[in-house]
Amino acid sequence: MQTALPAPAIRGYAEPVRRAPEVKVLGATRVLAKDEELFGEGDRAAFFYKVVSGAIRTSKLLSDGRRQISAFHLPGDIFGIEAGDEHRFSAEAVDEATVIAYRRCSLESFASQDGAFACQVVNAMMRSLERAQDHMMLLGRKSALEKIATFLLDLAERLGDDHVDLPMSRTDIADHLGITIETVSRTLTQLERQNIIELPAHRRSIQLTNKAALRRLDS
Amino acid sequence: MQTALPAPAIRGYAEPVRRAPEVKVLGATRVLAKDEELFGEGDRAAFFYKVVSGAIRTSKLLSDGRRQISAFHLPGDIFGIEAGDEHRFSAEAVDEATVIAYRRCSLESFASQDGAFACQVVNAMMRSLERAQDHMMLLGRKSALEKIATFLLDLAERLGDDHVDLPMSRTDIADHLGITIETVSRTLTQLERQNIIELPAHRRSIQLTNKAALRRLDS
DNA sequence: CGGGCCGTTGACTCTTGTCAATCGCGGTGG
DNA sequence: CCACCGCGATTGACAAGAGTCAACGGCCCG
Repeated sequence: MQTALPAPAIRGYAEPVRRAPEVKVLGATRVLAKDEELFGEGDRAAFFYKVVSGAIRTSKLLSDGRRQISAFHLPGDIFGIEAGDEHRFSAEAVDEATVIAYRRCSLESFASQDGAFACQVVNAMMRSLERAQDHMMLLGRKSALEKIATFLLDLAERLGDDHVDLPMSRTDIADHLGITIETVSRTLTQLERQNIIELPAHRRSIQLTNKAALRRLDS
Repeated sequence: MQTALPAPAIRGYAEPVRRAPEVKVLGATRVLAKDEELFGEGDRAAFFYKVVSGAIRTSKLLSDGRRQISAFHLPGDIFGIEAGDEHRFSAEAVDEATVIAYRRCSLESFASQDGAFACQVVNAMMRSLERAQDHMMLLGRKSALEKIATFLLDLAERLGDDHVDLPMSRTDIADHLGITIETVSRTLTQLERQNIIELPAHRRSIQLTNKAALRRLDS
């Protein structure tokens, strides 16, 4: 699906090294169907992952079912690294997706051998942390309108296109932004009425008609 | 606003740590007065830090002044590591505090030499990430009551005492939990009326009388 | 004694959540 | 081919949790 994208250069990840004889084959690719679970909260964290195509959501549940999606991981993103030996959140495919799985122990053993790879992983962690910190600001201090604006701009930037093809449902968006699907829907409609975005008939894509206005809302 | 403490408002860097001969001299200790800034959003990230005593808050501001405190760092915690060369949030002393500053370049250069230290730093980052993820759940999906319950239990655990001596103001708590000071105040009063906590006259400490009840509220 | 700061409380507002009805598309089977 | 069904999204009416604004209280400190 995302095949044609010139591998978001911003992220600067190398393609999985195939030739490079000095580096052993570290990862195995895995294809996931829509909503298929990659790992669950509490599973042994034997692997961590890199997204090749599609999107993965990582989330946590409260006992009564409330859900918080901590992040959507797009091609190039690394996720699922843990300090302990259990995954502390679950990961599912938002839509059909492909990932590369890396044995976790490789990380420790290769850390010294393959400095570049270790560095890449550490960088991925730092990027996750930065995203998490920005997202806390969003969750704790922004209004529904600001949340949606931030979300759309972020997605557009990461996908490198003003015509955002949403891989996720309204429910996913709501659970990521800490609001309800009704509020997501109402806010999008409101933005459409103000001619800031366009919502085509099949609701899974959004055209950002007026990015400047969105940025003004974004705080 | 620096409260007019008679103590020297600005204290420079002290001598490098002398004790702990097994650890190379990596850092310089620094003492901070209440509300003194350790670094600001956008400052060059030349150092990262470890808390020795007291508490440090790291926060971000929105253009209109809304603030989100991403974390309170207590003795032993490491914070301020960045992927880029700028700090992405600011750090201030909640109360009088002591930290050790580590040159950031030490990290890269010592990573190979001093595996143990590098490991400690990576672990600190992972712990930060875990905390951030838990906190996103709190910010996005918990009610004010649940937020306060979670906060009190977490603090009690980290400080290792059911009699929590709050180092921070109501404003700090509010900005950490994504609510207002009025809501913090009302919620604490409510918990007191239900005999779940006790609020002594000087409002900077809280006795957790009924932890079980708190845990039930915590979700 | 007076002022400032922090926290508490009350009255009211408003954003967002809840509940419920409806729409519209896509798939399926008659 | 078309009617039906189911699911996700939208919309409306209403409720409620939290925010806002304002007054007040207590404490520390000059």
